[in-house]
Amino acid sequence: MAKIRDVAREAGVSIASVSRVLTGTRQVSNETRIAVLAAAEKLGYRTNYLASALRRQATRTLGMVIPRIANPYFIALVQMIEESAQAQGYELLLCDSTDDTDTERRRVRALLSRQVEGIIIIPCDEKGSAETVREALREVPVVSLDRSIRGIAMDQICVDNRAGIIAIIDHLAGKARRRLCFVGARQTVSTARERMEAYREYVRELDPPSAGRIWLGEFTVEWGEQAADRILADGSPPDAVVCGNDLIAAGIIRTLRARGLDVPGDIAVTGFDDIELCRFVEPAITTVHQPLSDIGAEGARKLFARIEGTSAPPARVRIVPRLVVRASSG
Amino acid sequence: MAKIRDVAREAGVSIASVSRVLTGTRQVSNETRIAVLAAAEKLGYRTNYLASALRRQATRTLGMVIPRIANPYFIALVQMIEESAQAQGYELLLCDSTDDTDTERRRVRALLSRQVEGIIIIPCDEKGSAETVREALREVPVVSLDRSIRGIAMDQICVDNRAGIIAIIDHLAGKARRRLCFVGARQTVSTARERMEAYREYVRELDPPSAGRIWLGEFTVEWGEQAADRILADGSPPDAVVCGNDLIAAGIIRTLRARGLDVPGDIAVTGFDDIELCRFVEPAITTVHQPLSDIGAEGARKLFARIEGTSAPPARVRIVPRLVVRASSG
DNA sequence: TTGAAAGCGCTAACAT
DNA sequence: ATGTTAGCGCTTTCAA
Repeated sequence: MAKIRDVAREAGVSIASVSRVLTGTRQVSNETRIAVLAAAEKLGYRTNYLASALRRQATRTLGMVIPRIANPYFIALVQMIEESAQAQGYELLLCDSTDDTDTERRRVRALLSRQVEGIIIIPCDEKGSAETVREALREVPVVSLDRSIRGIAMDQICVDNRAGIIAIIDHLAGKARRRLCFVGARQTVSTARERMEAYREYVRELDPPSAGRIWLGEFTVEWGEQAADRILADGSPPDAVVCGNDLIAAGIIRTLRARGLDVPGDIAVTGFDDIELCRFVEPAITTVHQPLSDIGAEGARKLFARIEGTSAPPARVRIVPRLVVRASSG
Repeated sequence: MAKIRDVAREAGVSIASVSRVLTGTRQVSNETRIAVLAAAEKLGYRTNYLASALRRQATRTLGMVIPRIANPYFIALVQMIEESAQAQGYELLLCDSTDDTDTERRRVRALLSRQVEGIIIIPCDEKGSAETVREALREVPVVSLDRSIRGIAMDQICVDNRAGIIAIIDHLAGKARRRLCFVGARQTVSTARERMEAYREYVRELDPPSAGRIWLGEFTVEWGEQAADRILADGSPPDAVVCGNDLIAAGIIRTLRARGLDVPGDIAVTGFDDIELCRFVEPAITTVHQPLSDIGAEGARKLFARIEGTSAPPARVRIVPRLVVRASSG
C-alpha cells in the first residue's frame, strides 16, 4: 500500500507538501498541487487514518451504543444521529450491547480506546448501565437517548412517557372505556417504569380498581400473547388494554382474536412507539408516536455542544409525543 | 487521559514493561505485573487503539457495508457476521450505503483508510458497485453477501434465487393455479434480476402467457400496493401473484383485500425472504425462507480464510432456500 | 527479566 | 512556498 513517502517521491516533492495538498491546511503552489494529486492518484494513495488521527490527536468520530441493532425503533434513532454526524464531518461507530450490561461496558470501552470524541448511548439497564456511563463520562461527553438514568449529571433526551400514557387514557375514557388494565415490561429501563407509573397514577382518577390491573413482562410480541391469556383468565375481562409498547399490543391483539374476541368491539388495545407494524396489524393499532427526529436531532445538538466545550448545566430534555388514533381503540 | 508513560512512572518500571504486561506478549516477573496492573487500574489507563494498531500494523477490524441499515433482513446478516467476527477476536465497523453507489464508495474508502483487514459487502447496485469493490479488492479481501456482482473474481455468497422461485411456482401449480404473474423490482441488483429471470423462464413451461405478465418496480410495500391495482386493471386477473420479495407481497395483499378480493380464495400471493412481517399480515404469507445463518457463516468463513492467506480460487456459493407454506397461497 | 531506543505513517512547528 | 524534523502513543527489537 502506498504511503505518503511514496507519493512524495513520485511527485518529486517533500512529504510535508503532500500532506499539505491532501489536507488542504496550507497554501501550496499550483504546480505542486497538480504533481501531488497526480502521484497520489497514480499510486492509489489513501491516507492512513490511524497515523493521521494519532498525530492530529483528533478522530472526528462519535460512538453510539444501542441495546439491539435488530430493533427498528433504535435504528431510526441511529439514522438521525448518523445524519447529524455526517453534517458535522464526523463518522459514527455503531455498537450493539445486545441488552447486556457487560457487553455494553465492553463496547463503551472499545469506543473509548478508539478515541471517539463523544458517545451517544441508549442504556440497556437503568441501574446496570450507570457505572459504565460514568466511566465514559470521565473521558468524553456522553448523551443518553430514549432511556434515562437517574443520579447522573448528563444530557438525557427522552420522550415524555407520562404525557403519552395520559393521552392514551384520556382517549380511552372519551370512548367510554372504564375497566382498563396495563401490560408492560419489567422495570429495568426508564421507559418501562415511567409508562407503568404514569398508568398507575393517572388511571386511579378514572377508575381506582384499574390501577391494580397491571401485568409486567417484556417488550415483545411473545409476552403480549401470553399476557392476553392471563387477562382472559382473570375473572371479568377489561374493556381496554393499555400496552407498554406496540409489540406487546400486537401480541395481545393476535391472541385475543385467536380466542374469538373482537378488537376493539369487546376490548380496545393501545400501543406505544408507533412502529411500522402498527399499520399492518388488524385492526391497526392506536398508539403514541415517538418524536424520533426530535429526539435524535436534540441528542446530536447537545453532544456537539459539549464537544465544542459548552459549560451549560447538563439537562434532561423530555419531548412530548403525539397520540395516533387508529382502529384498535374503537 | 493517562498514557503508558504515566503508568510506567506510577509503577516504577519502564514503558516496555507496562506494554508487556498489558499485551501479555512476554514473560514478566510477578512483581512487575502486579505493580503495573495496580498503576493502570489506579490511573484508569486505557490503551490508545490508534497508537497500538499503528505500531503493530494490525487493526483486527472488519468492515461491513450494507445498503440500508433500516432493513431487518440485512441486519440479520450483520448479526451473523458480528458473531463470527467476535469469535475470531475481530471488531466490526458497520456502514450504511443508503442504497447509493457514491455513498457506498465513500464508505468503503473510509473503511480502507481505517485499515480494516477485510470487507463484507452487500452491494447496492449490480453494475455501479463493481468499481468500488474492485478498488477495495486491491487492498484487502472482500466477500459479497446476498447479492452478486458479475465479472469480478471474488468470493460471493448468495441464496439460490432460481431454486426459490421454482419451488414457489411448483407449489402454486400443485394448488391448481394456472394464470400466474410476477411483481418484482427493477434489475439493479442480482436478486431482482435472478428472481425475475427464473420466473420468466420456468413459468413458460407451465403456462406461456404467464411469462409475459411481469411488473417491475421496487422492493417495497408501496410498490406492491400500486402493482395490485395495475394487475386488477389489466383485463382478466391472474389466480396467483408471485412476488419478488415479502414487502411487495404484503402491499399487494393489502390492496387486493381493500378492493374486496379474497386472498387466497380469488388470488394467491407469495413472497420471498421470509421476514417477520409475513406472519403478521393476514393471510400469513407463503414465502421462501432465506438461510441467513448459512449465508452469514459461510461469508465470514470465506473472509477469514482469505485474511489468513488462502489461495483457493474465488468461489460463488449459492445456498438453497426452503419453501415456507402459509395461508396466502391457498 | 528488564530498559533504551527505533519506528509505525502521518501532521505541524520551525526554519529557510 | 517548501523542506527538515520532532513527535503523536504505542510495540518490539536489541542489548544488557
